[in-house]
Amino acid sequence: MNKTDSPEPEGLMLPVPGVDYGPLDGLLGYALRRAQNALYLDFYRATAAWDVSPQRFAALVLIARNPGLRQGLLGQAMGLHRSGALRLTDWLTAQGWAERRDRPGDARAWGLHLTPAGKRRLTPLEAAVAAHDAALVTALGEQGLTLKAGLERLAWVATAQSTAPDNEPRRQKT
Amino acid sequence: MNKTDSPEPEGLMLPVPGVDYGPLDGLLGYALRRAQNALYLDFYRATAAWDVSPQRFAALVLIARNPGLRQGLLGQAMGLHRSGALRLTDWLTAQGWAERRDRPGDARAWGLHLTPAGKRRLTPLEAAVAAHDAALVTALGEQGLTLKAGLERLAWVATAQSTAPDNEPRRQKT
DNA sequence: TATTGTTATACTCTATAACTATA
DNA sequence: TATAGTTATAGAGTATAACAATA
Repeated sequence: MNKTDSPEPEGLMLPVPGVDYGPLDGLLGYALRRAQNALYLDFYRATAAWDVSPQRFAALVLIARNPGLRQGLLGQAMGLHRSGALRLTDWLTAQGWAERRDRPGDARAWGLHLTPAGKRRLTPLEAAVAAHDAALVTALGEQGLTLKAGLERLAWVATAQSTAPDNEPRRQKT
Repeated sequence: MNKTDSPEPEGLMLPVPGVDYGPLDGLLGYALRRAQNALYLDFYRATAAWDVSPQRFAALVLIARNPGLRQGLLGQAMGLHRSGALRLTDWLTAQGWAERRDRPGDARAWGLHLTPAGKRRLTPLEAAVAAHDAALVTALGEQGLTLKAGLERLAWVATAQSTAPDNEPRRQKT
């Protein structure tokens, strides 16, 4: 049951004329899903030349800004299981974006680094993503300024509800 | 050696201390992804008794409000391919939520309907989802009022960008 | 004993393509 | 020809469980 992401490649979620959406139209969660769906498709359009999903883009940025990052820590930052971080890293290395290097001090762990080619390719990709994002914020005008703050707060609030003591069987803290 | 229990809550996209997120923290799209991740997990917590994903919940509402809905139209409303709508419908019927009935006027298509049991179960499920959503909006206070409007606008704007001809930026009414 | 990463496996979601029946 | 639904298959994405090497 642990599906934390919305399904990634999707078609457009347009409101269909003549269909009654009932309570869905009133739900914050449904509005969020619609927005994410549209943004996802737009991200793909804006970065088609690189063939990198939003998740993989995030991984590349994290490795670039944290050279030597452990595989497991990368997964933790992205909400992935260890095995998921492995698959993700496998893909990044197979595509020549990143590489595993030995990590001084702990022979169990890898240190992740971008390859020279990965660094070169990431620069224009980051610029394309930033431009794509900025275009949306610009189109939103004043709303754009408050929307991001609202989303960050929403993430915090939803997490707080999920992890409140009464809501879920408590897990041990490590 | 191996632990049968995982002590860490997995799936949460929490900011990891000591990790530099670089430009990700500044992106509207990344804030959206974090919020959606948190909301998804919270939805599961709030509706655990029904074992229905957000997508399946949306399908149930659409069928309830549009009795006799065609399978393909359901998929269109949800951004799914026909084959995806088929799998979704298969699940709903297998679980006893919905059923396919012959559709008068077109022998090719099914009309989808909730079963009596499905109707009975949907009522409290809708209430639980509404309560879950309302709790979030309440916790957000004033921001909650504007956030939903901002998300709806964002979905519109991103869709417009995606479907704009060529790379020409789409003019947008503010 | 706990961790880091790996291997193997399975399940979900989604897509494409070819097919049948009907329009 | 076009549409509605189905079947078969493939590919991400993520999960669990068992394992080896290391701490």
